[in-house]
Amino acid sequence: MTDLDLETRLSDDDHQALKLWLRLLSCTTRVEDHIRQRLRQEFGTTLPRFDLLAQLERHPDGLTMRELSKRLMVTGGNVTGITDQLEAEGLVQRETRAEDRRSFIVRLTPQGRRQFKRMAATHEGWIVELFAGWTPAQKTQVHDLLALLKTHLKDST
Amino acid sequence: MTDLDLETRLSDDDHQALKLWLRLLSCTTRVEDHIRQRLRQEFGTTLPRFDLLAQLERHPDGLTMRELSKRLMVTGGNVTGITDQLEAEGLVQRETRAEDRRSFIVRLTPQGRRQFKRMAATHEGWIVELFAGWTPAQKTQVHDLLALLKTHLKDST
DNA sequence: GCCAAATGCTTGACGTTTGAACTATTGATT
DNA sequence: AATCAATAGTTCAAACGTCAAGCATTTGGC
Repeated sequence: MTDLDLETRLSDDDHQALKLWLRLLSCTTRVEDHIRQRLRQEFGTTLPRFDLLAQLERHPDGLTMRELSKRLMVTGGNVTGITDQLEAEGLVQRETRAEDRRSFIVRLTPQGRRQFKRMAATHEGWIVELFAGWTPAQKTQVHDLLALLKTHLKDST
Repeated sequence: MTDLDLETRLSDDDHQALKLWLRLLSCTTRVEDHIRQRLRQEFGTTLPRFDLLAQLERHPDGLTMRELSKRLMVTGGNVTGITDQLEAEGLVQRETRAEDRRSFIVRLTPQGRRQFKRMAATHEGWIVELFAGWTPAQKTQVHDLLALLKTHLKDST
């Protein structure tokens, strides 16, 4: 037997959707592991931290914890923890707001921005390389098909 | 703003591979969350437990811990923990083997098999529904493209 | 046969993520 | 104005996951 992961769960029945899902899951998991490992080796950081910084880079005016939580698709408690770490490392800072004293704005510090930019280019290189076997047309096609799945999910939730 | 997750990290540049990866990741994460939540609500169980049972269902003669670990793509220590739980719940049992006394075979109990079958049908229904917007040809196509990605990953590791 | 290396599993320390309970603040209704 | 519901964030226990160390057993030279 050559292929030993989750995907082999099924016999070769006609469960097409289920097979597709299992392959989607196993591929994504593998790519994630790959990236997680390289982030750790080359930059001594983790994927959740990288993702949080990436969100802030995208939003120079900062984001509230709630917005971060939605964008990162993780729980609020989790965002609290990651932000605590990044703040302790001086990459990020919380700023209180007069208009709503329950929340604050999380923003990149100059150091955080510098450090993220250094990592982002390398990171993109890894990804480009992983999908090197696909033609641009294939990439676009899967990208669009996944959009369909995404809206379908949004509706049913 | 309508779309608030990881995928919005980028501006609309030509970073095609990165955009594809972020969409892949956000879709997979959402589907996983969706399933995790429903497993908990409707069956009071978790995804890792479900996955382990699924492997055993696929292999009526049982699997060793090592085989489970490879198939589930998690460490041995983790499999020990999940198996302990499932064994305590009576869904699974460890059987010693004469030919190699270091290892044992983990097998579904009749109760475990009953309970898994009850969940599996419902679970497949969720998946089929999620991909309902895709034609069979599209499913096959993406399935095959992902195979390419998978081999590419295997080589580079 | 014997000993070193490899294998199968468990354990324990540690970090992450979730889900639920909690505090504080804001908003809406009356 | 008073109150009740909704919202923002934190905290905490439990589940998951990794990793490295350890024990028992098997395997493969010699």
